[in-house]
Amino acid sequence: MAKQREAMTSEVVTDKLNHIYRRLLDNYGIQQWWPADNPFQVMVGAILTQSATWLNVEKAIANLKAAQVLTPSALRKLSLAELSALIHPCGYYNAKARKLKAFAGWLEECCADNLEKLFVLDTDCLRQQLLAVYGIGPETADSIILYAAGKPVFVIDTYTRRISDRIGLVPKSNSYAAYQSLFMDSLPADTELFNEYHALLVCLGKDVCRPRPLCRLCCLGDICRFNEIN
DNA sequence: GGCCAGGACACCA
DNA sequence: TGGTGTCATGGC
Repeated sequence: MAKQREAMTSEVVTDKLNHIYRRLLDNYGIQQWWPADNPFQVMVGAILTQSATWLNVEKAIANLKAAQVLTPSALRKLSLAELSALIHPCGYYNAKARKLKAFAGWLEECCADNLEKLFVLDTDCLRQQLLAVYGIGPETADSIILYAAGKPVFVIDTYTRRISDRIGLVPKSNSYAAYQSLFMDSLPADTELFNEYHALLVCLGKDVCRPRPLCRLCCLGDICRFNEIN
């Protein structure tokens, strides 16, 4: 009986997630993320976007490009002060400079800057290695795995949590892993689907899903609890 | 002037 | 294990 209830619950979640995906796709269209020229830029962007708006990250990346230092070896050669100055627009520049240096150093150690070698690792192994690098937490690691390595993991960010709460998808706990299980246990492990789904959730989040007092009506209609309240 | 944005880490109880 | 402070700029 318990198993049956669990299965039904999972089906309901799957239906809900599929329904939401179609609504988001209809409303925002295909996103084709991540906005970057190559996998290394995806990885740098994933670190720089920590608690920052993408607009400011773009400025920092433009500075790195203009200085011709958007490679692992060039980042290693820069001093912390030089790197901090270049990424200044995206905030937390001292902390993020340390993170980028740690990341570039790790790339040399683990794969001699050869990302192809890195990406042949299985997902769990790659994730463990990334999480061991200073400055790379669950979300940044999963962004790298999904958008740079092209492996199917679901990225959980602030918007995903907020939207899950809005539509009544409540995980077993408030942890990153619990939210991730909510999506990964109910959707097929499909890189393209996870890529688009997360990108669309961010679109919706940027569009309407501010902290509750500022929440606005969204395209999810009656699926969204706050729309009912509003 | 205050709030918020595609987190992670260190520290503490 | 979970809560809190810190890191910081730029747009609205």
